[in-house]
Amino acid sequence: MKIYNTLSRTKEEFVPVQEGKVSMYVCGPTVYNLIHIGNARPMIIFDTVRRYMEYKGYDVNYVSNFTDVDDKIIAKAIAEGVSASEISEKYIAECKKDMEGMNVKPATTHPLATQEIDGMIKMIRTLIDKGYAYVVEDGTVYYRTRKFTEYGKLSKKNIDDLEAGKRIAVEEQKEDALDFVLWKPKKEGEPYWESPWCQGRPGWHIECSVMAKKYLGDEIDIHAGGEDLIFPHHENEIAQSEAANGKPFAKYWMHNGFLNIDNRKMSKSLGNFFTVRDISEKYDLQVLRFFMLSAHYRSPLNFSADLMEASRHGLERIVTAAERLRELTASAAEGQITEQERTLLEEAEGFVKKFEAAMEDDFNTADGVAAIFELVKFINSNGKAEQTKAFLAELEKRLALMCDIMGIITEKKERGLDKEIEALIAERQAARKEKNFARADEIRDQLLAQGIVLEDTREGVKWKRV
RNA sequence: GGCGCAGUAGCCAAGUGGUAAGGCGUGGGUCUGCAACACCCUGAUUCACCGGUUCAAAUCCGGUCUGCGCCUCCA
Repeated sequence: MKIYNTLSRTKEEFVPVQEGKVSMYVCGPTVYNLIHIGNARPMIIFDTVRRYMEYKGYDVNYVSNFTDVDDKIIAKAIAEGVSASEISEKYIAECKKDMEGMNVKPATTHPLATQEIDGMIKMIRTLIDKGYAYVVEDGTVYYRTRKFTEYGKLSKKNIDDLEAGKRIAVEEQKEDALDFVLWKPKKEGEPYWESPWCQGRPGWHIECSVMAKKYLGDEIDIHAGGEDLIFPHHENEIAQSEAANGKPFAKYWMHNGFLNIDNRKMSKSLGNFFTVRDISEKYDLQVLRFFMLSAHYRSPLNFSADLMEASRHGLERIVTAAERLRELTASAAEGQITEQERTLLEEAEGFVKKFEAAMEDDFNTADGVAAIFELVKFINSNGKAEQTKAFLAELEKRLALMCDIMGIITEKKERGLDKEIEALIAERQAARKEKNFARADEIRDQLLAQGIVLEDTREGVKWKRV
């Protein structure tokens, strides 16, 4: 399995720190609002990475935090006249709902920054003791960036170029413009914690270093997030963790590309964003997931209504094939797989191999989806009612395997219809038999108005909700 | 200014040296009472442009153009 490592800017063979285990840390959202579809991309991508790792037999420890203390949360709390924790708790719950809709598995642990303050104080103290951090008069603790000689190794930034840039705010009390905050004093009305330096709260970067250490250890396999986090967030995490722990922090750094809207960056500050909740009003969130997997995770991905429509149709094709195959299997005859079926299965296995090869190559989900479509076409052409249950079940198994890794659910949520509708469908069948097509079409239209689509297939009448 | 990414059919998108996957859409056909589903056929003599290396280039090298991102909170 090859993973593109931002640290080396090349694809590297994946070798875990501990055989058979994978420790993975994915930077999670700051919870001051509903998550937007840009937040959804890393969630979906790295959930898929996790699923593939698990499929390969790795024991995956997947940690993804919620940043629940931050300027924006505090600002929102003040604006709404509630506590910061009320804001963060509310949006954590909403985020989890969205994740469920996108079929993103809950992390092994979802730590909260506010629950890890002790660990942060401890790590900051270690950094001070080792000379990597210093305290100034008002109690702010800064990281002494120039002391960490490898600073810039992830983002490939030259420390002097950074210094020369005019974009770093000059703060008189810093020793150097590049130094960043580890701990800062509270302002009036803000939540705060006691610390050896002042009543205050942690800087943003220290959280992740501490949570990764606590739940995954000093040296982790994969650290992931959006590409915008490379600098400064992940660069600073490396500086903190490696200075404090005296060990390399993450072996592999994975970064997803941005999601754009109409070819423009989507961001909270620009305000041109859709929340996942907005999308869920129009689409099953499975469609959003499928859309995200249609391109390579490191490429920028443009979002538009047309592309969502195309994704909806493509996904439907897969679900329809899976549904039909399930029905065929259920009603098929028992018996030994025939010679001819065995040959077909070998061919089907080829698509699984293609799928695996795609995933092995830095999680090429676009190629993986292509393999699914090829199997779908194969199933639609070769899965027939007269075949054995065993054969059909084998096909089903292969399709399910790929869909599960992609996190695509092919089972309909709603089973069964109420009696009235069933009666109408029966009446329509009777009408068709009598060639009373006017009545048959009338019933079909009536049901369509209720959101139920009828299809007369070779295997009988099928229905689905739109 | 520094660092980096991208340009492949109407749209989306794989493909990093051996002669262009897959999906959506379009048009035609089969099936069907019709519709839908499904299946078959339909698509780039060509991969932004110019030059170079090579027996061979979408893939490597140099240059040009265009779009975008990071360097500041951001997934």
